[in-house]
Amino acid sequence: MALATRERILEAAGRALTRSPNATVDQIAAEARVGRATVFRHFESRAGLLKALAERAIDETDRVAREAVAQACTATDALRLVTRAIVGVGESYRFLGSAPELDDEPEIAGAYQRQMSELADLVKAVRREGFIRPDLPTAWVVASIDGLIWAACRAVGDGELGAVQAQDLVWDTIKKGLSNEKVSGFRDGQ
Amino acid sequence: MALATRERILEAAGRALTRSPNATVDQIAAEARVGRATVFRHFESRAGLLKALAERAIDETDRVAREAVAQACTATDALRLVTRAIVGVGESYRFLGSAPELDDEPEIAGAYQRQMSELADLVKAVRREGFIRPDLPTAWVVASIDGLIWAACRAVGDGELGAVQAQDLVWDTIKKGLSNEKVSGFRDGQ
DNA sequence: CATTGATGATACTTAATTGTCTCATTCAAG
DNA sequence: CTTGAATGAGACAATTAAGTATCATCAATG
Repeated sequence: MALATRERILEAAGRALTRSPNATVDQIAAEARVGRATVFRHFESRAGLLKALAERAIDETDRVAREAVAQACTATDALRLVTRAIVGVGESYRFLGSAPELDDEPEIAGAYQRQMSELADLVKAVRREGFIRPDLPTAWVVASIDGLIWAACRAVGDGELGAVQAQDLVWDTIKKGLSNEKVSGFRDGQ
Repeated sequence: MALATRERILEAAGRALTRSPNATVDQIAAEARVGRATVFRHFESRAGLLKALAERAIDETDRVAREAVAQACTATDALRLVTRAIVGVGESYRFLGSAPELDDEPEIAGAYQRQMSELADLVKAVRREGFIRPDLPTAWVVASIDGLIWAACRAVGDGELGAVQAQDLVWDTIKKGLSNEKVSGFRDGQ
């Protein structure tokens, strides 16, 4: 039962920390229906539990993103599939955005930097394919995609949207925006 | 000097809490170049300081949003001006997104609900003017606008974009998305 | 010059939380 | 039935941060 218990604690920690980022070990243990001592039997410390949870979320994101890239034949399609995939696993790393002390873990902060940098590289490749409007700074493209992904994850977590619908809406909004107006269609080359 | 000191503490608290949401009163006092006791002379408790800071940010947001709505003659223009205005004061309420314990303050949580609900009403009015694509759920329109505003505030705070540029980009992205592709232009009615 | 109000520094108490340890219990395998 | 591993419960120490109280200092003001 050791593995199952560890897993149960991790999932409970995800839920508890998403609700309140400063959740105590007591609260996490209660959420997992487990004694507080058992948490410390499976994790070195509260910080270690947080780190394991973050690594789990980062690994899962990496995995689905790799799979998405592998399936795509163009960078543009890769970006589409990656956004879909990340929104799909959004629940598992939603707590990351509100966990304050994770910035102090160099491995976690570094992995986040790496993921954002990989996203920036992908955006640059998409830009070379001509899909991205040339007048937009790459930093803004990356930031707004990140913002839309977060918005989708939050909406799904709050029950405002279904998961599949939210996955579709992110890419749809990236492509067409929210407005109904015709765009010129013509552009100056990049 | 009482007022100036209080203001200095509030601004320092905003900076310190944006950096690390669990900043202690010690750290806030140090950021404000003030003794820790002075913080407790101006605020009942740490929670009281947080609440005052949040109320300040909420009031400022309300003020600029009201001014924006007053200047606009259509709902669509109001939405454009409101997004600009909120990005403009984004620095003052950026800490809200990461402050965990503020959900426990009913007045703060209620004000946030109210603001989101007002944004939803504005979006519905914009929708009636035909500006919003009819196929998008209102919940997603609200969520994604919120996400884009947050992305802009973060990018400005991190020095990736200038404030004016970020203000422009939010509305631009709402209108046209990020992609270069022509959209059909035609649409089924409201 | 004397007074008053605000401040800085610091010691102190208190409460919450973490992390360790021990002991009894349970449950599954041999 | 026995054994051993995992667990639950709870006692305990150590740490950290909040909040209070006190005293000396400093600057403005009359």
